[in-house]
Amino acid sequence: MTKAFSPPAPATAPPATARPYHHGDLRRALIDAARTIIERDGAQAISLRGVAREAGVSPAAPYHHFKDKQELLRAVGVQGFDDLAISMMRALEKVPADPRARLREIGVSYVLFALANPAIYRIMYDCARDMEGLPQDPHEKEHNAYDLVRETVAAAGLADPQNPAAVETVTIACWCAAHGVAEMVGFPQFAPLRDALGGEVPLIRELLRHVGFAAER
Amino acid sequence: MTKAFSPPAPATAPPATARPYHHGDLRRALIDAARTIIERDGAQAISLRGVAREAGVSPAAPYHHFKDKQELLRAVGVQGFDDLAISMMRALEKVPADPRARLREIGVSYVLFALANPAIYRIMYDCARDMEGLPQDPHEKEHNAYDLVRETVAAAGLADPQNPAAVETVTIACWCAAHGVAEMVGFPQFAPLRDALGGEVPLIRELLRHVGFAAER
DNA sequence: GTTCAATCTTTACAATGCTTAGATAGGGTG
DNA sequence: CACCCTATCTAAGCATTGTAAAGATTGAAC
Repeated sequence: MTKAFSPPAPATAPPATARPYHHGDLRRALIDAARTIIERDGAQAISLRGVAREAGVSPAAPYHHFKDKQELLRAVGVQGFDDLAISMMRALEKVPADPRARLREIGVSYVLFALANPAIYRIMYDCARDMEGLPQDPHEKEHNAYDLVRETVAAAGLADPQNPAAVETVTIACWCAAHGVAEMVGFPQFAPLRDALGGEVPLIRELLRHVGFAAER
Repeated sequence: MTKAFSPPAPATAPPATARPYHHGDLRRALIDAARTIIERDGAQAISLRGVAREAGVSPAAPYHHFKDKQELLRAVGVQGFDDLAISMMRALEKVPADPRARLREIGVSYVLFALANPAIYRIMYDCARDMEGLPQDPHEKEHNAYDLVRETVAAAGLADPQNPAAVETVTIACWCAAHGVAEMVGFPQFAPLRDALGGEVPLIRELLRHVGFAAER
């Protein structure tokens, strides 16, 4: 039959890992296809067959790269946490050295990421819940979002750096607060308040402030 | 054919509303069956056919009470918000009059509800996101969780009661904070911290405190 | 008792997750 | 170069799902 699928189609990023045999890093292509579908049609609309279709391969092809639909989603989630960390680091580049200001900016960029990719953000947490730890792959990645927050918390003096448990507590609290704002700030019910405050970012800052996120300004 | 399904089986609560024709409030029975399955097998394991099976009716029967699978889940979510409000009110009964203490207790009971019914809590928000407002049915229910929080916030003096926008902001901030803690406190990663603090409730109190939830103690 | 509308069942269809068996094609070994 | 081996992909199929008719049942109103 006519093998009518387009050639490798270098996806979004050039495959850093060694590229496999026939298709050319189908694994990456499947993850990208999944993200495309999720962002376009919502998280519920995802199906393994649909992903395969989007990638131009047969319905059973994904099973050579992922044990499960679950495992595909997990890969999408890991990728999401990666992008989140990158997004946070990028936001920090434009911010002064004051640790509290940096922490505040981390919070804003965190929420903005969730607002820009709501379906993927949801999947990130759907799979984080089933995992043993926050996703720190063996892929010893430089950019670990959780570590970034913890270090900033310590630097901001929100907890005694000598007391690891205290740092941990404040870090977790910050994460919880940001998560709560991130998931809810997109609710249509908050539109009036958002307009009253003058836009998305002011609303986020105001909520984070109330929520104890590096409150002192 | 042998009609081998058990008779009405009064569900959990005796049907307060007028009971319909054949089965005896199948609508309620379906919602209860859905909750049973969700709590037993997880939120992903739910299927309309499975719910029908659990309720002892044919696979197509639910379509006479719900347009959609989505609409069944929405009903489960509304029921969940109802139970949440009741749970919060019940928790308030044992608490002194100090508004700040009451607000703190609201937060704890909120998080405990989410911890006790994680799958249903998830569904509550999955459907709340698609709704126009927080679920205040025409069923003018006395117990509205959102109003309860807002009134307590105003009473606690966390915002100028004369300034509705300020009260709204603080209420929303509290809700976001509690939501963040509620969704994350069950993460297995937090087990060490929970043990260090001496249990679930102390961990919740500590996190809520850091997260600006009626902070002054 | 007849009629009516709400309720439930039967049957059916397309789509999905996943399994099994077979085709294809790189890459190493002789 | 021929050979085989293994990873990758396809084809075909099964059980289950969501949902849509169309037909049966039954309580109630006249």
